[in-house]
Amino acid sequence: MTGGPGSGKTTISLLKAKQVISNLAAGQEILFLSFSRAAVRQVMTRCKLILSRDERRAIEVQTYHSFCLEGLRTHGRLLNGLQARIAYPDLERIEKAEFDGDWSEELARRAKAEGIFAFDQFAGAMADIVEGCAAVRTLLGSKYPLIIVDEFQDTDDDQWRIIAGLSQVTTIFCLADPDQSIFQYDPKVDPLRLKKAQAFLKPKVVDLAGDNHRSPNGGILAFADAVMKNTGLPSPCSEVTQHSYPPRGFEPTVHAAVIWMFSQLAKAKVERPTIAVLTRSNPLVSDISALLGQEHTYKNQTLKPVAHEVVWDPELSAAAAVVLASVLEWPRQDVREAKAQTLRLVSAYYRLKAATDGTQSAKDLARQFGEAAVAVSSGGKLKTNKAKEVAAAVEVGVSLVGDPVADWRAASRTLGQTPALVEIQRQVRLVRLFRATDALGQGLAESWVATGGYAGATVLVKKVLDQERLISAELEPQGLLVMNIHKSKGKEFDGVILVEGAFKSFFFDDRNEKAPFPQSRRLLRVAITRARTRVAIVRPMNSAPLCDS
DNA sequence: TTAGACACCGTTTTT
DNA sequence: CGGTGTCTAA
Repeated sequence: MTGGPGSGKTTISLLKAKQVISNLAAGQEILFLSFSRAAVRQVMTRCKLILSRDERRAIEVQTYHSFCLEGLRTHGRLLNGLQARIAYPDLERIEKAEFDGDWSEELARRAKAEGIFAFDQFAGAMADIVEGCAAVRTLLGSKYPLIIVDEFQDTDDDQWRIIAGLSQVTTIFCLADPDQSIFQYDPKVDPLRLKKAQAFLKPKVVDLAGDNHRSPNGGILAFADAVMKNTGLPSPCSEVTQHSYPPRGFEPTVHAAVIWMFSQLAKAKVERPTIAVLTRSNPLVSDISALLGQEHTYKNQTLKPVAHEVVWDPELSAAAAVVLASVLEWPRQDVREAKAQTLRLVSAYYRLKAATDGTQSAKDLARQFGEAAVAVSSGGKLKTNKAKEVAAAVEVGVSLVGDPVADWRAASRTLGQTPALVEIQRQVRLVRLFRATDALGQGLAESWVATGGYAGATVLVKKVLDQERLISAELEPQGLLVMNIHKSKGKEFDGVILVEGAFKSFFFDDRNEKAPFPQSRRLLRVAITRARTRVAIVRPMNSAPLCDS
């Protein structure tokens, strides 16, 4: 089944599920496969509207990863006789970056010889099992008489092998929007997937293209389609507004757009509105998060900081949080021990950063801070200014009062006052998004009571953040969120603010794509159609219009 | 091996 | 505009 955003694909698939559920035998279930935990959460919310409590028990909504992981744990021995184990992403990232030679070969070797699978290998290994073992196929087919596959246009080669294999033994229900395929830079995602699958599965095709239930009077979808097709924009509508900012007016304009969006949604009588600020790049997400935390003046009005959450790379934030935790341990350590530990953790942060972005400067910093940590422990001299700054900060110390929240802020201020650690402070600010403050606060408070300080804070913070990441389902989005457009896929919000940067994160970029920029336009369409009620588009003053004609 | 001067560049990755 | 890589001088 194909259809645009808000055309009711999910709803219809769940109605189909409802029908099938009434005829299930004991032990049978319906499987709903999706890409992200956020999408899973969205589907479960939808289930509550359509299915009764008992019916919901008979539907299993899972990400591809969790489905494959479960399959590997149950049937992994078929591949190599070993109980499957997982390689966690933060460790794997570092190992990959520091491995000489072909990493994918090394991963294959480990999977085969040791039964260790990295996250990227789950689907491929599961596909091997499904393709190679008729008994497993039959088992899965009898357990799941219907499998619903969401966002089918972005299915990668391995995931497709699973679906194709299972199509021999069960009914597959695919949901797809060809105009929403925005992961095509991934070599494993085939732009022709939908066509090839239609040739292979020979499905009954239903197209909901014209329907739209998300934004009822259709202005938003019409605007988004015009941007995608580069046809003349429809006459201005109250739902979509465009704003431009002068050369130095980026920060106040974006800030004002957010405040304005809240007031527009209040006028439209939206209760407890959700708003997303969307950009094309992560660096701009970071900039916007920073500016929303500051006060600005816009047209003689004072704009107060706005509470918001950032959807972000949690591993790097966790590494930064551990550095902050080491500051909490300072008062209970002797100076040399404190310096060595903090320097070592700063080095670990840059090691992870280097593994993520591969920049030389991150590698250098990882090495320099690492050497500084060794130098401190062995009584040697510090070589770099940055290491000296950190050491000086430890000398100054930090005063803590026993209130985890206040002390967390105090430690953050200490990071902020040390130029070498400002980046880490910025990264830590994003830790809120784990919503682990409760677990963290509690653990820290216990530690204070038990030890009169925060002994073991680094271990505690690491443990809490690791666990949160693995066990927590994504929470209901609320209030204001800042994220890149790719991460917004499959989500919806009352208001969307789409922001183009002045020096980066352009909507259209000659370097990678020639006019009329079909991929960029598809991406913009995804961004615009995330909105139920209002869209604001914020662009630099001199930028070309969104559509040529 | 580090610090500074200068040129260049500026997207996206689910778990 | 601001961060990153490269080159050069110490």
